[in-house]
Amino acid sequence: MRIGELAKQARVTTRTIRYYEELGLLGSDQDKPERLEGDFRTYSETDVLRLQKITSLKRIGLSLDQIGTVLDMLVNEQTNLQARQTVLQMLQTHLVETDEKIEALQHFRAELQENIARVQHLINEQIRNI
Amino acid sequence: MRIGELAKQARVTTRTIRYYEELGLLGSDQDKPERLEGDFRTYSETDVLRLQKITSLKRIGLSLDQIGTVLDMLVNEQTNLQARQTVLQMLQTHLVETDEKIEALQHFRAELQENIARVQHLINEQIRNI
DNA sequence: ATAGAAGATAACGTTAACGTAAAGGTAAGA
DNA sequence: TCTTACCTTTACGTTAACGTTATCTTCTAT
Repeated sequence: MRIGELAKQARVTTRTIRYYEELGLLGSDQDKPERLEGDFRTYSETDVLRLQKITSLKRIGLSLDQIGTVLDMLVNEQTNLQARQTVLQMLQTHLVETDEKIEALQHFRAELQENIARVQHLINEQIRNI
Repeated sequence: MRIGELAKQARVTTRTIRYYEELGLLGSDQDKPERLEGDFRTYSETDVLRLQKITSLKRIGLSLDQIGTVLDMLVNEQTNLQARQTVLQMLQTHLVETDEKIEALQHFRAELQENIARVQHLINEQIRNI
């Protein structure tokens, strides 16, 4: 499969894929040729999976830099505990921050809804008085 | 109070404050002079509160642009229902996205922890066999 | 043989939210 | 009066994550 099809499947642009490659997140990791046909990039199913992993990690809110760290760990089965725990630490920090955000948002939403209800009430009163 | 003190209280830099002013989020909204002393910006307690509102909305993850919209609505008591509901809509969308993020993160964290537990288990076995 | 679709590289452009440096004005204390 | 701390405006710099040309190949279909 070539870059266009991969892009379609992952709902990203080809530019994005080339950019990820440039960052070392995707394809041509070390020395793989994977340019079988006439200079065209070639991708396999594992590449599709890897790209999906990247986009889902992005959706969570991780930077491409952090994603690189996480992916390295997932691929290197023999990564030491130290490294794994560092990554876990990073994710837990991110989770805590997300938790905090959600709490603040819920608080704020409640405030706003009160606000709206109040205005709506006022309007109703006004109509009744006509 | 001058810009330096406001910055300290809000834990931001003076540059940030001037930038917010430039965007119309803070101070010199319309025609207020508020340059009483020798060309120095002057701030009151309400400015402190407004800046705190801005930073807390930022922490939630809103862009400065969105924050502007929200603040306009909070200040203009007479804003119409239409506008308020638009803002509420925006915040609800943001909340849903945040909810999704948190769910994905929790899923991923669980995966990672299993991963770590497995490796740790393997290591323990290995030690036992010596 | 040629037109068109898809790819390749190279490089400049873009947005957000400030950082940073330059060059100078002001106020308060020793 | 001089230093020092704080302030002013102006303007160029920075990071992330791509977007957008531009120019050149390659492959497929007619």
